Amino acid sequence: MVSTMSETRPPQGAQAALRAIRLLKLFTIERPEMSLAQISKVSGLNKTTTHRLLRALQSESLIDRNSATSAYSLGAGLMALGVQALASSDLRRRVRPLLKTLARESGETATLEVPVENSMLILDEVAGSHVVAAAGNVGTRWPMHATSTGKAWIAFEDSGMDRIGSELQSLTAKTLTCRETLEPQISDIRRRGYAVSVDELEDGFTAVATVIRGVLGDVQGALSIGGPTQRLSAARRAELGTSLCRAAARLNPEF
Amino acid sequence: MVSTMSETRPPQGAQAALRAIRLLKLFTIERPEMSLAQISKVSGLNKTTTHRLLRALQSESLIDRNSATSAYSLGAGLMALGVQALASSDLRRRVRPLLKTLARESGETATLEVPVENSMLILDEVAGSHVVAAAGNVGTRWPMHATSTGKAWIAFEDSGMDRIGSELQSLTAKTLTCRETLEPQISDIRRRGYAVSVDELEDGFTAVATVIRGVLGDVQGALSIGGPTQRLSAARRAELGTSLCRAAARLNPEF
DNA sequence: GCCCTGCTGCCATAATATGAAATCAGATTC
DNA sequence: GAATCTGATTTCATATTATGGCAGCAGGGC
Repeated sequence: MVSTMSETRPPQGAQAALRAIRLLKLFTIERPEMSLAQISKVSGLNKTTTHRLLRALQSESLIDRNSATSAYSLGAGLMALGVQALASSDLRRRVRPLLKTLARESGETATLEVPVENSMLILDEVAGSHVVAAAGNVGTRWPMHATSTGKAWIAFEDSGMDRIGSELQSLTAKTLTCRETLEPQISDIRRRGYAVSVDELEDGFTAVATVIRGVLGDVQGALSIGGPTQRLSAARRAELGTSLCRAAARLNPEF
Repeated sequence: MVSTMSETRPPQGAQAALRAIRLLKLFTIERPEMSLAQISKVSGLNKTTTHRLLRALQSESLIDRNSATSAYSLGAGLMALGVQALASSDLRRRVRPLLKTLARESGETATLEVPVENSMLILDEVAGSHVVAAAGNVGTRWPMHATSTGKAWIAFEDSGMDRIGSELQSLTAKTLTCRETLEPQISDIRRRGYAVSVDELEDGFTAVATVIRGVLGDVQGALSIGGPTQRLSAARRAELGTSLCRAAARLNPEF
């Protein structure tokens, strides 16, 4: 199994750039605005340095400032870049028709996800036909160990296990919280070809997922079908799992 | 009139960070993938430097690489940041109900836009009830001089005129292509309170816009209502213009 | 009035980023 | 199959660039 993807060793000689990016990543939903002192403290950087970097980011409009409080927040430039990134994703374009088919045939919501750090990011989504169906989650991220797509990724990508830390955050009563419980599932997933997550991410939500590969056999992302746990019985999950695997195989007509 | 907003002088001592950001901005819809040599050439940076910065960006997953061609493209991390930025926008949250009202009452599409460099970025959008109505353009940008929101911004923000370059790109036959044609319109807009763009951005598309202000009187963004030129006669445009102004005023109950 | 907190500017220091050149890998041609 | 080319990656000496201590400043609270 080839593994051309990611494998990003920590680089050298670009400290300033890295620090700037890390500053951006400090902002969360819970903490959308921060003062200079706060950012400096959280990031561990000297206040002067922080200020200089923020200034640079602001000049490129990746950072915005509240005109009243002078607090820092993420800027409009980031939204532009984000949309640009979405629009230029080759993977997204290629997989979109497949998502539509999956959503139509199953009636449930289908997603395309890719790994970002230790979480899975929803790159694209097609809502199912059922009334109770999520939508509008493109761009959001969920912990790898609690999602079906994440587990599929871990199972099929060599470096998978390294991605997740040793501390697994618990999101529901069913969430797998230690690597030891996860390990045996991994072999199951490899054998079956698809992963399952029942009430592990959110109570009442179940999903099935498999990975998709590039022409070199490298893992490029994951496909999922998800919906209310009530509708997705064990039998139904198996059914969806095989149709996911067939769909994924269809992406590479070669073999 | 206060002008606390933006005013971003070019900073110093953060060259590397700036360069990294500029690299990200090189990617466009027309050119979503580039080789190292290409990026180096376009950016004017030394190949080694470019490579180092790209590596750093990749390690933070803001840059992705095609596993087959090894070409660079924008990464998933950017999507996450973009969505984060959208979600944490205070302005967006505050204005959203207003957009809904505007869209419902007019039947046309209403948008909230903010300036990014010399263009206007769609921060939020509520589609109109008519069949022919655009949607899903959040995050896209249009040249300032060709949009109603852009012209409103230029008219009401002190530094407005400085934003646009001297070369105004022509998008349709009606686009204003030189500053001299724009200037007289500015005074009109200031007097009336709203700006209009008829077939200037795209043939058959007309929009009306005004600015919204923070508690300090600083310009924070622009509201627009837009639709097919056929539906938006001169009389209708005036009507929409005044309702936009009333809506904008309602945001600041103080005065 | 005063003090206190948090942002911004300055500047000597040294750590960091830089780019020329060399190496390496992979295609393409002969 | 060897030779050549193109383009990516690594190395390394250099000086440019980022760093953070300190001081100055503005605004808000006491």
